[in-house]
Amino acid sequence: MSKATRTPEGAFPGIRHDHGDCVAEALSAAEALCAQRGVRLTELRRRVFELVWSSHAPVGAYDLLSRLAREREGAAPPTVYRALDFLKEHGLIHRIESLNAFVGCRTPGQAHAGQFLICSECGMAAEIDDSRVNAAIDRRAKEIGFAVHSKTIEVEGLCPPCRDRAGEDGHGIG
Amino acid sequence: MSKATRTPEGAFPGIRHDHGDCVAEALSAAEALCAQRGVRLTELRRRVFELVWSSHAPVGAYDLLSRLAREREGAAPPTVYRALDFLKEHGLIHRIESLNAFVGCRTPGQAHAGQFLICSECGMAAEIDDSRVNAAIDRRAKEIGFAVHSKTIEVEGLCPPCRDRAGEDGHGIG
DNA sequence: GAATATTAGGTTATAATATAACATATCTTG
DNA sequence: CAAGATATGTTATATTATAACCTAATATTC
Repeated sequence: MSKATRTPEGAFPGIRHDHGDCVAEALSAAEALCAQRGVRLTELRRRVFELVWSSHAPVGAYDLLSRLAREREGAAPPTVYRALDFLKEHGLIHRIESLNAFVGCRTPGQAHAGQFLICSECGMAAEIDDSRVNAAIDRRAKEIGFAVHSKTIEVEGLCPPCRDRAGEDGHGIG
Repeated sequence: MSKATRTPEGAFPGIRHDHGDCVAEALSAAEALCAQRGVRLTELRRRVFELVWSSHAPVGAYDLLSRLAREREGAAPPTVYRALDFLKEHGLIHRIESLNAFVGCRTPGQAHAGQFLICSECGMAAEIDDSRVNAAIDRRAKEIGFAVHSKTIEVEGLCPPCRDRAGEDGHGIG
């Protein structure tokens, strides 16, 4: 199994996965990307990136701000939003439109749309990048004559563990 | 070609289409649906629905509010949001997450996700409902074991006329 | 048809998200 | 180091959305 493409089973990292590895991997990828592009992953941007990566659940800008404010006196909304803008611009994070929240990108540097499965129970988001989905949209757009710039694909539902848990509940006394 | 599924060419109604027909059709479909479900399409809800349908471009809640306020003294945010909630709940309108705006639904009453092509130039949105796109997402979700509840699919780009216009610009002096 | 419950809407306040505008600091480059 | 470019600090405000509580209209039951 290649390292580049994770298995579908890995879409939602288990509750016991070593998240430190996720963060470390993301950070080093981000550093490499910024170095390559000649842009600066400043301390602030790096810190905001780490905070976004603090879990696989998308996190709101003001959540980030309140955490940032603990360590950085005078942090204000623009502090966070500017860092987020930078990270987004360079494909290091994605914005989840349906949640007004941000999540780390699993495949930074690649041109990609960002397709997400988002669990409404536990909040976890899994980034998928399904070529069939992309192809189906592109095909349809082409039929219509629409020139695609970017795609927002956010699927809400239950991740495997939460789905199973919900199923158990349904089996009870009722 | 059946009447139920419009042609791809009709996805973006031309600038010269009879929009009164769109609104009239939408209204009568909404009335039928509400009657069938035994819910009330009150004067306020009906009016908000008409305002949402005032064009094929998604419209923000506060835009709706300012228009509503012209004819309804004391209209406030909840006035609009409650009507929008009702309309959304019954599948009469869709929320465009990437724009924080609302647009009339082309196929009310049917269970459907709502897939949109949105022109960043003119603002028009075309609702598509591509079964391949749906199938591709469902397939992928199934592989992962994710239980899909709802999908947000919003594709940003240029509608045919705006794409052509942009192309012309590109041919100039440069 | 009066009593009651339910649903819809009015009204005020405030929460949550995001950006504008301008000042200061830091980094880069000649 | 000087000059320009980039990044951040700071204050204010815009935009989007909801909470909470009250009144009015409609539906239901007796």
